[in-house]
Amino acid sequence: MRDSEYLRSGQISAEEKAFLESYDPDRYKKPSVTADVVTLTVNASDELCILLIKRGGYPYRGKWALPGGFLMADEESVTQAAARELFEETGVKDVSLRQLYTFSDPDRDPRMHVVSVAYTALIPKGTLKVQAGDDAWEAEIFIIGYDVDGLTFQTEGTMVREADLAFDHAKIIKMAIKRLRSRIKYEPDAFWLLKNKKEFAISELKVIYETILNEKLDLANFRKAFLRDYVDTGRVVALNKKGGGRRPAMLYNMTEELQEDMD
Amino acid sequence: MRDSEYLRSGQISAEEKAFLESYDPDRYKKPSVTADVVTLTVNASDELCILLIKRGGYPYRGKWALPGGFLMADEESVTQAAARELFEETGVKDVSLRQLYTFSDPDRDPRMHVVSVAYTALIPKGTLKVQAGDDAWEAEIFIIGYDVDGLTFQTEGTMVREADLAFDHAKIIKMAIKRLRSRIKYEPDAFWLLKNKKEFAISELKVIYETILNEKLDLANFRKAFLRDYVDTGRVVALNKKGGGRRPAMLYNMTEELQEDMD
DNA sequence: TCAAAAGTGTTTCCCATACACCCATGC
DNA sequence: GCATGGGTGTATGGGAAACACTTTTGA
Repeated sequence: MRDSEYLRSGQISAEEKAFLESYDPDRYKKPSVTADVVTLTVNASDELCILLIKRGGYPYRGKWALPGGFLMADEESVTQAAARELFEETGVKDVSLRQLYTFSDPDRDPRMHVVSVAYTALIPKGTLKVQAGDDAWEAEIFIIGYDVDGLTFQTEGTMVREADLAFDHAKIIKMAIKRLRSRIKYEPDAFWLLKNKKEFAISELKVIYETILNEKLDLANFRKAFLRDYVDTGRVVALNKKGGGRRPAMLYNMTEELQEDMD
Repeated sequence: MRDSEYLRSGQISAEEKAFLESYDPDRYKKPSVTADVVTLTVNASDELCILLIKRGGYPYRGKWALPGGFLMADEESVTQAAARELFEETGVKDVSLRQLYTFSDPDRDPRMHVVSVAYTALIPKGTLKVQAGDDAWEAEIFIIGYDVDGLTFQTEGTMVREADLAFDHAKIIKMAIKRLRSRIKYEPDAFWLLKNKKEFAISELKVIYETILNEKLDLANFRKAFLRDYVDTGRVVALNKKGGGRRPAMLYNMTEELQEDMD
């Protein structure tokens, strides 16, 4: 019998207890459930990047796809499954993992009916390292670009187009980018991309925004919005400290409060 | 063997075909997948209402819950399952059905691990009728209210509090209302609530907004926003026609374009 | 002393809000 | 004619965008 708060509550009758003990979880045919992760980051050259996996087995063998895998029933939530898969394939922990959408077209996987819960992960700039690939998969970080046919994914020597991706993963990636772009206008998602830094300058944050939005921003106005939305609200604090460079910039720190708002 | 575009494409090798034919969909233990629907509408007295089902069987027998049910594997997407369940329990078709969030805590159902994809349905004002209940369930339309403990649900003679609902359904309902409130500020969701009307006056739409937002709006400013966002953009057209009442109001019509934007 | 990046100040314009006021109709 | 809701006009304030200008440093 399963262990749960409901069962331990002691509010249930003998009749209900008997029902739950004799319940057959397999009375209906079930679809499979997977977690797929759109893993986004920014590289040292300030380009938006994504982690893709080259599939070692069928179906779509040899095609690039989103990292992900099957949910282990009774043991984890889909969010935990996404975190587990991401850790196994990148070694990254303590990462932003936000649910994007659930895809459930019966034909999206040729093996069987697979319901896929997609997540967006935001990895701090420069921290994403790829694990050595084994037989089952090979991972690579791709720079996201655009051409007439839609998205492109580039890494040294290799160019992949969105039409080449496995399953409906191109659709998922496009939705993730679109959602992230609209979210950073009013949510602190972008801070995840420099969460590894003890302190940061306004211009570093601005570059993150420019990379995500794919457009140049006015520094003066960006600063005003930053001060108003984060410093004046106490979610970021100014340090009495400056960095290097031409004219050293004031450095800032995220507070506990901001970390909570980011989850 | 499954039928899908991928298989029919003719791009697959004999080896891959053999793999797919011998693939065992049950090699991993699977969770169940359900679609739950937060069915919202506005009644004749302009109150925000929700459809709830009284559970006839265990678990949570006798408790009120969201309508919903198990996904039929290999046959339908979760969205189709949500539409099917809603139709079976209310007879309503042609309804707004928007995916809300996927809940997957392993303990949220005492029977087994159930992954639930929640949807929000918006039913045109005054069209929601409840089907006669059988042994398995009994449906009722509740007026949504608020008190110190959170949401309340009222119908003739009955008052249900959010803490009394089955499963984690109170959490789902709160998320649905929150999301709807933020969405109607920039999306045409509210038009679903008078989609049954051939023509409508601005004040009718305003009442829908006030009901959803639970606050009074300024008619003059509401009109300006309506004209700018919908009439000037050609998504709603003014008819040369007026309704009844004190001073008959100009009537408007939704266009095909708006219907598309609403999906 | 000059270039580059940090940081400040100002001007302009748009648009949301508030609210005063006029209009059409039923009773 | 007067109450009721429909509809128009206008004044105001806040904030976003554009951009000119100053400051601080390294070379």
